[in-house]
Amino acid sequence: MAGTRSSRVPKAERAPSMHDVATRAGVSHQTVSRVLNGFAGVRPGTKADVLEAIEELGYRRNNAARSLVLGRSQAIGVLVPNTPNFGPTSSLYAVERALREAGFQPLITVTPEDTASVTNGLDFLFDHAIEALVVLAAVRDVLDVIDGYEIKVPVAYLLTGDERGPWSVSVNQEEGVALAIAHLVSHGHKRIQHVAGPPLSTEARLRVDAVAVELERRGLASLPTLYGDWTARSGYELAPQLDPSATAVFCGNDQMALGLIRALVDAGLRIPDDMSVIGFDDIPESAFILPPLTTIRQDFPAVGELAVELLVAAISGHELPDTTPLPAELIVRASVAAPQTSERA
Amino acid sequence: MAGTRSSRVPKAERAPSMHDVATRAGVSHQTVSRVLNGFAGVRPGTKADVLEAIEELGYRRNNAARSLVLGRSQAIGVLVPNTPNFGPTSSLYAVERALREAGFQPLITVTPEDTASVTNGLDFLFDHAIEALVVLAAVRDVLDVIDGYEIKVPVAYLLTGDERGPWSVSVNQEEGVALAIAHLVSHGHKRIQHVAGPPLSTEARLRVDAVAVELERRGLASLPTLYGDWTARSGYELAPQLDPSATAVFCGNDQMALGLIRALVDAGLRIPDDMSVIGFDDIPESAFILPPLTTIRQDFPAVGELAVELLVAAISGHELPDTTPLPAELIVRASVAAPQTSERA
DNA sequence: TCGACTGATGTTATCGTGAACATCGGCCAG
DNA sequence: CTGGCCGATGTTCACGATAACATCAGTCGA
Repeated sequence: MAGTRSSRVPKAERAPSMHDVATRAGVSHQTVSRVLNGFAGVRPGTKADVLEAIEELGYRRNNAARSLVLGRSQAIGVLVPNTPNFGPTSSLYAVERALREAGFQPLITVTPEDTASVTNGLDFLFDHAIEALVVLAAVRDVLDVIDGYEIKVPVAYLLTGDERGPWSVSVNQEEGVALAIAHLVSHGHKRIQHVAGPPLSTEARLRVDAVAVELERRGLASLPTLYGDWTARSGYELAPQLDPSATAVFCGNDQMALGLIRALVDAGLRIPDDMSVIGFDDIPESAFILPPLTTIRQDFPAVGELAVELLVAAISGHELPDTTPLPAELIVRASVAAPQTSERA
Repeated sequence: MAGTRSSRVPKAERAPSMHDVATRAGVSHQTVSRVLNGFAGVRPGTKADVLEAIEELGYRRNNAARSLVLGRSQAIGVLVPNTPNFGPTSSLYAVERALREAGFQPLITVTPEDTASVTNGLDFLFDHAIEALVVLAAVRDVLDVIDGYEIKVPVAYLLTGDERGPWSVSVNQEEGVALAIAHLVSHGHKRIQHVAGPPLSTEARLRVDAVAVELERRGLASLPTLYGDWTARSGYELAPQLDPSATAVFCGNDQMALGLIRALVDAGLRIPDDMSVIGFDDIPESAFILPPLTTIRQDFPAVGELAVELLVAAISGHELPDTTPLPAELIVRASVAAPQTSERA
């Protein structure tokens, strides 16, 4: 019996298998399997023997073999843009942990947003037979590549607005924008300009649209939207293009607000006295910049957790959870004040 | 022939296997395998047939089966602390991409830094038979947990100083600190205080030690080190404890510098006129805060890539690359100036 | 008292791939 | 002309796990 196996030269130091455990415990490998999978109908004594053998041998179940026979990879792909920003990263980390806790294997793939890289990333994921896919903060181009695949598994779209119906998991962008505009208006601002994220970003677009809606609803002037790329640098560089009549700026994220403020201060303006600025996201640094930034908070971890809940339900055929967009929250700090009475012409 | 397989009820829609491809191409599954693995000795015509069949069926090789028969998982674990900070995240993303490009499967595991969570994370990774492990920005406690495992695969320690010898991959902390201190000293500072990261962080400790060395080497006073937790908030909260005689502060990272500056400005000081501040890391926002932060840049992606190079070499038995710490770089901006001649007592 | 049932366990087939070995036809050297 | 070799391809086995089925010893009710 032992001969079959031990007669061959042990390559390196093969990890112990179920057979090894079984032999050691004096049972069959099937009994070991039963113990491992918590099946009923194993005598307590036997079970103890098996567990002891497992412990002694330092046995770990071979996931490749398990996946093969089950026909399930238990892997779930996560596609992440290659920009280490606070928001997506926070959601990503939440997704990873939730997935692992739900018994899945997160396969995280970070890609630049060009077609070739995204294709590579997706191919990698599908090569590993993922059972579901999480797409994080995807721009239009990435969505297009994804739509080009014939995907047979459920896909959750995170932080990309609600255009994917129940498969979208996001914070309510309209609500966030409404909160921001209402806050500015309540301080008496009438000429509000929007510094948006890149046009390719679906969430940036959503905010742009929502700003237009809110402004129009209140009969306020609509100043030209400025487009940045989410970075502080772009906010800084956009500052000179601000409309001279604007008394307040609503920035698509906190980083751009940061850069914008820096440029404004350099130009001799005081914030918020000469110009009010409001951000979006509430990154941890926002409370500590000068002036402390009033902003709209998004609960990124919650978005990640809800997405996992959604996919796990989809995979196991349970009823899908409610994925109406999560609430946004206004965080009032010190970057918004009433406009100067003597407005600049 | 076809009967064997197709006589059973197809559960859902089984993915095509090599046999399916082989049947379609009129060859044996082994020939398909040979084509897939680029073995020589397949007639061009046959090869074309196989490739066509693969294309038509949308065949993807089953990684579980492959891993099983090869006895290799091709997976490499990455252990990441649950804090979405710029530095570690940048390295993480670089590691992921480099690993994937090298043909491995990155298994990223994000964990809080308590023992139970780290143990869970490591168990998860070892359950998946990782062939190597990347440990990112680990604190002492995490290193202790890792050391408690009997690990049979190579482990690279990233951003955790050079205490792990050739398995450490980091930026040269001593050099970075020396650069910072030299810069302050060149502006005439003699009373320099250090606001460090948490004592549990090996890199924070390294910087603390290096500051002491640099100060002593120059015969300068050593003011009490203040310990934060890398967050802007902690920098803010530590400000009141600054030594009244200090004319410059060297912060363990940029976020703490940011918070500290905010507190100092609130207290009526001007930066850099009344107090010089220098940071560490050079996060993207640092150029745009007020004042623009002078800091020490670390090349985080480079660290990640070198780590992957190291592990791939270790796995394939090649000569290990040189892992002497990477150079740090001084980025001069506007947060350092000469101390006031009328020093505060 | 005996057969049916049940609980505990063993035996065998299977998943999809790659490695080792087998086959087979043609070519070349003796 | 023929035997050996080589190139191209097929066949069989193994990897380690789970599922389905088989076995076997008690037990219980008629």
